[in-house]
Order: sequence, then structure tokens, then C-alpha cells
Amino acid sequence: MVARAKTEAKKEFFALLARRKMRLTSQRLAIVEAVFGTDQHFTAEQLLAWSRLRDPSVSRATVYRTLPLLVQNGFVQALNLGKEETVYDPNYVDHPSHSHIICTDCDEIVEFESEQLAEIESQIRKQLGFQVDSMTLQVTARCGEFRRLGFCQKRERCSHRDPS
Amino acid sequence: MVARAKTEAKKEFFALLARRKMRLTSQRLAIVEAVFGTDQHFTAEQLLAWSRLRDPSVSRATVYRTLPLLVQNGFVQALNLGKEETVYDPNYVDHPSHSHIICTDCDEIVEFESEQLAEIESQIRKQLGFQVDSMTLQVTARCGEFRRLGFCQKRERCSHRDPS
DNA sequence: GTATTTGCAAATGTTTTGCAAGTAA
DNA sequence: TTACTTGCAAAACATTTGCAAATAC
Repeated sequence: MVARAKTEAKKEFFALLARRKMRLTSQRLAIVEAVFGTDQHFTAEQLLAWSRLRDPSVSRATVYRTLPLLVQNGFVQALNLGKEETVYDPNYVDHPSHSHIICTDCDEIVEFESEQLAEIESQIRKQLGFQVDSMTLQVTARCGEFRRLGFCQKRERCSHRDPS
Repeated sequence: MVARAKTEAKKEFFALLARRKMRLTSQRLAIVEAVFGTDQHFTAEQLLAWSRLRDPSVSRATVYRTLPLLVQNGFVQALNLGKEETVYDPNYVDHPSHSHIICTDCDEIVEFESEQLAEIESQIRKQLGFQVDSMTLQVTARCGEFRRLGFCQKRERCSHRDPS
């Protein structure tokens, strides 16, 4: 399911390009359609592959040049999970305040929302005087089921990897 | 100020080595003394420099081999701030539940604690059934003062960098 | 027409690793 | 003694960049 907000976001991205007198090339188009056409987290390499399905002429360099544009303008969120590659989350536009639970049993990422984060933001503002730009909560946890069953009933996403 | 907990932690680290039949080499000693001898965040490169003050024979490779041992056993926390290098935080043993505010005005890192994090953990456990291993909250924010004054009165740490 | 953008390939910078020599227990 | 560790230098890896050719407007 790709939410309405993503369709809006795509329009906003085109508007951003226009505002900055940047050109809407076929490569940029393929990349942003790939980004706004998924709910899944992705790496730069995956985005390259997805973009090439739409336009084979897209190069790795252009993907790496486009990603900061998307991140810096709030269209996707960059997650540094301590792994080698940066993971990008396209769901930021739909759920700006969600957090990520990384399951150490199966390495999958589960999203969740907590209204407590807004409280923390207000604490930071009032007690420390900072103006908050972004908050990223990363939780590593074990879903337990994976250990016991070899897969996660609770989280269908958690069933991809072999136990090691 | 290097808290008592760090002295304890050092002992625990030696015990860990013994338990795993790993050897206490002069290089490992220099590295962990450097780690537990500071309250400052550091990069692998900085740790190499600090360690070499204690034992010039420490190599970059040994630092990179020792860091995962410290991280995986909860002696330091690894922060992936989206910058190039990983930053390590030696204050985890003193304040396991603290979070980090990265000031985008001056790139400095401010630590703070919030009891709300514990509430979120309990939510995750009860509502989603995960057993939480670690929580990292990273906030990017602007302290404002830097913009106005060119430095931060509020946070002495915020006065290192030139405005750009 | 022309300023922006592209792909390519080389460069960068951090982190990892193979291996032979060194060393703690 | 002998299994663990080390330093070195090369490798690996994601990401960035210079440049000449291509192209949106």
C-alpha cells in the first residue's frame, strides 16, 4: 500500500526542482517514482536497481546525487543502523514520528509509533532550549519467536533470513 | 570527571577477556585505559592516537579489532550519526539510557536523559512482545544561540567550530 | 544556445582481513 | 610450547567527484 501522502510528495518534489531551477530529467523521474512507489526500506543499491527498471540509463552516481536531495528535504529518512550501508525509509512522509525496531533475531526492521517521542521533544525544547529538527529512535530487540520457531509469526517481515 | 563506573567497567572487561580465554596484551590494555580514561566521544582514529600515548606499538588494526569487543559487550556505545566515521561514546556504562542531541548549528553532541525512554521500552515489550536490547535516540536540533552569538553559552561544548 | 545534468571511472576514506612474526599464559 | 594476537599492507566497501559528452528548457 502506497499512501496518498506519497503522491503528494512526488508533486512537491517536482515543485522543489522547479523552485531551484533544477531540471526534471528522465533519470530523476525514474528515481523518485521508484522511491515513492514503495513502502519498503531500501539501500542506494536497491534504489539503483528499481530505478533501472523504469529507466535503464540511470547510473549509480545519479542515485547517490539524488538521495541527499530527498533526504535533506524530508522526503525520505536516512537510517544509519550501524551496518555498512545506509538504509532509506520512504515512509517518513506518511508517518513523520515513527521509530524503528531492528530485530537482532532476524535483522528485519519493524516500525512503530509512540506519542512519548513528542513529549521528549517538548522536554528538549523547554528544558534545554533547543529547536528540534528531527528525532530518530532506534531500538535493537529480539522478537523471541524467531529463536523458538525459526520464524516470526508476529511480524511477517521477520521471516526472510536463515538462523545462523 | 571519569566516574567510578568506568573503573568497575575496566575490571569487568579484564574478566571478560579471562572468561573467553583472551589475552591481556599491552595493546589491549592501552586501548581500554584510553577508553575508560575519558568522558569524551571519540572516533577510531582518535582512540588510536590516545592509545599510542600509552603504548606506541598499538596499531590501527588492533583498535578496529578491539572496538567491536567493547561495543558488543556494552562498554561503549557506537553512534552512527550519518557522518563518515562512527563515533564512540564511553559514557554508556555510567548512563545507559542517555540520548544524544546533535546540534546542527555547531555539530557538537549534547547528552541528555529522559525517563520517557523507559516508558517506551515498556510499551515495546508489552504491546509488541519484543525484548529490548538497546535504545538509541538521536535528535538533531539547533541551539539558536550559536546562530545569534557565534557561540553557545548554554553548552560549552558547542563553541569549538567556526560558523560556516 | 547554454547552463544543468549525466555516466563513467578514478578517487576517497573508513573499516576489514590475510599472513607471517611476535608473545601471553 | 602453542594458541592467541599483533602490525603491516593490501583489500574491500560504500560513497563522492572530475570531466567531457549529453540534454532540458
